[in-house]
Amino acid sequence: MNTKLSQRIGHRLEASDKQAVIKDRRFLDDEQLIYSEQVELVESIFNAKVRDAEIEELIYHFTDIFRGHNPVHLIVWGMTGTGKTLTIQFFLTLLNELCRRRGIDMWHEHLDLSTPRPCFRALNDLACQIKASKRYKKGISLEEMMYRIEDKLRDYEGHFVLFVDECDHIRHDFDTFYTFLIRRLPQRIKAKLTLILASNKIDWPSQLDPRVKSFLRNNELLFKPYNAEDLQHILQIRVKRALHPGTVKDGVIEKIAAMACREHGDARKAVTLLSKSADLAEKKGSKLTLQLVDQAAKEIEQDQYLLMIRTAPVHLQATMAAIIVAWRNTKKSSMDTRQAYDSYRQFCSRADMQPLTIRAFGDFVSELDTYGFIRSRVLSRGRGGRSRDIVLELPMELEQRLYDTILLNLGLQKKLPDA
DNA sequence: TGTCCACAGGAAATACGGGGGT
DNA sequence: ACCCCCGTATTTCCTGTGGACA
Repeated sequence: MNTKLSQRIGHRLEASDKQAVIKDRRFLDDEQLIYSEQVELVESIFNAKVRDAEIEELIYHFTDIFRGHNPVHLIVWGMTGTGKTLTIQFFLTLLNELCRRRGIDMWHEHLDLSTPRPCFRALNDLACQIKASKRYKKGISLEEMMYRIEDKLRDYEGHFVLFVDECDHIRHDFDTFYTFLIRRLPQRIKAKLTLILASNKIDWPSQLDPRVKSFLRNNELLFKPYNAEDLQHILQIRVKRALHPGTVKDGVIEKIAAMACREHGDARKAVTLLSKSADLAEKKGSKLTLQLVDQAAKEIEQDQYLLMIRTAPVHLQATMAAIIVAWRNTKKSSMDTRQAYDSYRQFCSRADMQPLTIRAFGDFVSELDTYGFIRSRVLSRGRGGRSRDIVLELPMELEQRLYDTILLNLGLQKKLPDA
């Protein structure tokens, strides 16, 4: 037995115990909390009067149910992380309980579109949730899916409240989806349907077919972004439960709140930032300092890029890798699609992939642009023709990590030499 | 002022692969 | 096992265009 080693480990354990920052990690990540803890957390946030005004409005809107009327649809606007989902879920659970006590039939569902999906998948998800159908990838018509949903609801006579979260995330056939929900479904079922459509795009109804839009009788509710004070409340609650007392330096909570506030008042991001900072502090064996918050913010941003690329289609990954290679090889301050495409073809041949046409490649390039991996713009060189100018401006470290991630992900780290 | 480059990006056609029905 | 239908991915086809240059 290596006594030196065991001593060292012993010391480390003691030291880390002394300097432990995190008391209960689960309170830094909502998904790890069991339901009753979530409810308790939400209640303590709402007791802090953080979303009072919005809850008042919700109550007012839904009082029709108790009068035996059908409330009109509700459109909710607010940036991501302003507590739309949390507040509405909380409210609906409450409402459900109230209805139950008064013997009113009510049923609510939460359709979460936070990852974009086509109409078919969205309807399929809904059908699954109300147990009207199983999950399909393909092979069944939209019509059939709609019919199954109608069939399930046909004989339900109570109130059916459908909360569509991030409702503008329907890809492609936006209209089909909302024509169904707004015009067709209510006509074919006995249930009294009330939609809650939440989105962060203020102008999303302008995408709707005018005929559907005119059919949509609705109220509107606006979630204002959290201000720094609200965020501090929310963070304090978490800190109290998740961290040991006295481990957070002065000003840290204020700083996290301020940073999150500047970025659209997103509470989830604020909590993530707190969580990451606490992790770093724990690893380093120090208190949670202002400097660690900065570092955590940087790491979170990089992690997001890496996660995005890892879960992207393979050709998008190849496009990214090819652009990185081409960028390193180019002497100029930018490159055009053709150069990037040549690099992509080389990458594909070395990686044993069938390259796509330049048309498809171009779409991937603009996708990378919208996600912020690259900057590109279309630029005319007069007689030299028009082409897209591509610039890669990521921090060196992130660029390398992205490249490594892609190679690893495509299982090619051995095949390709470092660029 | 008109020409013309070299690609962007929309629309339609086609290929692909899962899934139901028989 | 076979065929056909479907949504999605990709290709094919094609029109449009900003501005240097003649």
